[in-house]
Amino acid sequence: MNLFADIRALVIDALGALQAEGTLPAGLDFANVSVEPPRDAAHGDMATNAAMVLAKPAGMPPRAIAEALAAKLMADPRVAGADVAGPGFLNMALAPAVWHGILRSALIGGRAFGSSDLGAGQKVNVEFVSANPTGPMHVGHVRGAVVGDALANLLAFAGWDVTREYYINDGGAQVDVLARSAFERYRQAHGLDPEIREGLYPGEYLVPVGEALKDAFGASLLDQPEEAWLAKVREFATDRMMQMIRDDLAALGVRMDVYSSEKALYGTGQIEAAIDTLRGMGLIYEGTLEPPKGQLPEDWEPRVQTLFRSTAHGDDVDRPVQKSDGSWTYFAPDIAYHYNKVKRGFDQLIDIFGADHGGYVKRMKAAVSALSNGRVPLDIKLIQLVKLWKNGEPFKMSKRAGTFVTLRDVVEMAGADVTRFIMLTRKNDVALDFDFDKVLEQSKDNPVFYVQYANARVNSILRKAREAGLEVDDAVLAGVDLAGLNHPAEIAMARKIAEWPRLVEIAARTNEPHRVAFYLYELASEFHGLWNRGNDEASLRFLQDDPATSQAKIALARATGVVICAGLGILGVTPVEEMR
RNA sequence: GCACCCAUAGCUCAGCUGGAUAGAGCGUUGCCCUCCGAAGGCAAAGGUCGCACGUUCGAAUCGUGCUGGGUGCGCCA
Repeated sequence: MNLFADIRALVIDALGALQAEGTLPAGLDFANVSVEPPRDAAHGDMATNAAMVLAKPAGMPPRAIAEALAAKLMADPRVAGADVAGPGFLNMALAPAVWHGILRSALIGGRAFGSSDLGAGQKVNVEFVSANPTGPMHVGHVRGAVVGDALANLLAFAGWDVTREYYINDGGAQVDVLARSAFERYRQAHGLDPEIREGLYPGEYLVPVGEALKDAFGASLLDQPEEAWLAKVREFATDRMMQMIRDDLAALGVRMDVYSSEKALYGTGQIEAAIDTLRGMGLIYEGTLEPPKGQLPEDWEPRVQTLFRSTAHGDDVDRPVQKSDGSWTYFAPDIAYHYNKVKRGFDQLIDIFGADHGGYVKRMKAAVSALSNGRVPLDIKLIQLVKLWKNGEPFKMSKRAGTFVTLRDVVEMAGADVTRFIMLTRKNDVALDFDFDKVLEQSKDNPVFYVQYANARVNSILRKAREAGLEVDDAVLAGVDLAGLNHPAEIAMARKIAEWPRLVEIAARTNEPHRVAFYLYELASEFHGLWNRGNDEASLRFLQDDPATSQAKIALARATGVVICAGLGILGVTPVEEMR
């Protein structure tokens, strides 16, 4: 249940009644009427802009509309007060029973509280990570993995049918480089000196792959020419890399539903079919691209290529799908892959890319737009860089890879839960500092700790209550009399809890999981504030002498804990019950 | 040259399909606490929301044009 939606429905009903009795003219459009929490709590619990939005079409002064509306709304038992303010806002105060109802919903709903049918079961595909299978995952991949996974959780919570997907770039030249690099390690496993030439992957993670190649193939490949072993070694090494990547993802708590292979698109006619489909739409032609203005590539010369008329779907220039030698560009299999996703029946596609792929967004959207006849929206989230810090300076070293810090390094140093939370403390398109010292600090400065601590305090209350012999199971708490919960600080806590279902819908609509992390921080902040007031005002403590009063206050605390657990669940972070 | 992203308090950042006096944390200043309802609390100061026009009853939010920073720009993915 979403309280804001309920109250909005109430407002719309009241407006309809005003129309029926002739106070308002017929035929008004209520689409822009909104009900929101006021920025300033002094303005009440809910505010609607109805009077201002309707003033012009109704030909009436906003305050007149607002006053008529206020009178109607007051008839509902949920509305305890309705005042016209400012240019025509209608501020409503809600009856305490409304907030008590929210708390019961949270206690009954548990971690499902705030879930929604906004997505209406529509199928959405979230493609993320899609790291090249040439080595272990590094820091650059971590943020994309976390954002993608949390977004998938969020959308599932909001009623979408979600598929998490990884696109394996195993069709290009880089997997040949991997094969050659692994072959050198294979020679090394036989006691020969590896020649890690310029351009090969030097990482030591390939040493065990060389050993495994030796176990699998013995000495049979040693004196063979490259043509004889390349395909075998490539497949072997790629499989090993993908296993490593799956393990890395698992360490971060990420599990994919589908792994799609670029290589598997070749030789199946899928690329040809996708391009032919575009050709049938008149969107493929032979032509020559203009050179980019300004800095001209040194070896530029005009070439005739097979081009996709992406400009017909919003791109700036048309894009090549075939090289001059007739082979496909990297864009062609990507088109085929996205066509594949469209044909699998997804209603919506989401790609999570690194920010350095920003230039790729328009052409990809153009391709999906063309291939789905505009039916399937593609949203592309660009993930900005993560800068690692330790001891006040940039952190660069890696035990395994030599050149880059791996996902494993980060998870081992900070833990998966901390890593995931911190990665969501920034909007996806701004850079993020990840300071190993700060993220592990146990203080208010650390948002992970702060949120976890709030939930730990809730659990501490529950423990103590049980020790005192109180019934505090959720089902029991949901049934207790909450009428005593009427202190402004307690109502404020409930108000924050009531925002959760609305926040979920906003975050899901915008595909922005970071909003959940920020909300949890605010929720925790509200709870710690209430807790601290208990130090001065004994009546605000959660544990009281009177069992019934205690139970009511514990219901409030537990409802907060329920939302924290639900939110952390979306972020993929394990709630802790006790700080140590 | 073009496209995309970013620009909000001294610092790091939020800001709801356009809403009221623009928020949080850190830092600064003042007061309080030394309590396991531990891993601090309360309060204050601090802003031309990069700039300029425009749309609107109303703009940090939308549009146009600029400034500054980042990313990218045909046979690499």
